[in-house]
Amino acid sequence: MTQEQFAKYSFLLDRTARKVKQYAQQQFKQGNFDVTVDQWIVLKNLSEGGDMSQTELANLVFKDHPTLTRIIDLLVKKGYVERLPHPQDRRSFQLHLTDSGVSKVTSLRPKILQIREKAWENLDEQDFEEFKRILNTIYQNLGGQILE
Amino acid sequence: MTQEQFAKYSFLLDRTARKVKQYAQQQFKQGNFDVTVDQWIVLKNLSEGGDMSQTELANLVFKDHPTLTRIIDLLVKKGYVERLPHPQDRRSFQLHLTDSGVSKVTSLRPKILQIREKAWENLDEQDFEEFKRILNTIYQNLGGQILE
DNA sequence: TTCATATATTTGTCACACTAACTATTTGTA
DNA sequence: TACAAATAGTTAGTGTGACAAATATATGAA
Repeated sequence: MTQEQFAKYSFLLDRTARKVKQYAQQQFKQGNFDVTVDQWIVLKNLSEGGDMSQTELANLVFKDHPTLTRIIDLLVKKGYVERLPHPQDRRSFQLHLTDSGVSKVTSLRPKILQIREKAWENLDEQDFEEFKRILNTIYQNLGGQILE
Repeated sequence: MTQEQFAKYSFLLDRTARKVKQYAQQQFKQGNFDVTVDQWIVLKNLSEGGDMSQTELANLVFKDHPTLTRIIDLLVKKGYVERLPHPQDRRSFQLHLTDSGVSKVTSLRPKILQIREKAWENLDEQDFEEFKRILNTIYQNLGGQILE
């Protein structure tokens, strides 16, 4: 394995990740989902995890704080999320899905699961396991903490 | 394999790709390379492919035209690249590495190859093959054309 | 030749990633 | 208690990614 190969794999990884995101975003747009892929990830995690602070959410979705701040801003503007004051800590917010946010998640979830499926055609269970293991190894090699 | 799993893999892929880029960018910064990761990719391809138009380069690096225009703008500003008029086609440019660009590529190449290596520790030849195959399968599933 | 169409590049807009610096508040320790 | 250090979140700046529309030039068919 030459060093040149490593650069190629890095390139392939980047190219594929961009493609997956771009494909999903196109489908989102075509379906008039009114949210971006990243906004969806935030909504979904809020829906599953219940009210939480921005820091907790940032750790869940692996986005940095400035990025999350802006995504939340957009979701607040769209009326899907609200920032409630934290009862004990005045520096912090409790992020809360509005009724509109809840129904948005409910209506989009099945459509988005279907979109996500497309990328994984022609691959089998064992491929997924390998893929997960390799991705997590890379992540750890670069100092990341993997989950579970 | 549930639909939920597909969403998780999409997430892992995105997270890992971001990590790889972020890690490289940090090292670039620490070494005062004076270019970003994407600027490097452009310089490297120009160095290996010789003078070419922006369209040709865009296809090589899988970036869209507006993105490439802006990256080139920055590289021109830094003095590593120049836009020479195309002899036959006045719509087009020949992108050309300046002397400064050539020596930049020469000096950075070994350092960057070393940085790229880090992500791939604890993986073997077979892992790389699997990884490449899976990434290319995903890319094709979403309508992309793979090379070779 | 002329005009519709295609191509090369740029510009504008919105969203996201990362860094650094900043405000406000809380916590730990002397 | 007082004050330094840590934490929650925001703002600003730069770079990149996707998409649409605009400009300039080239090409092909009538």
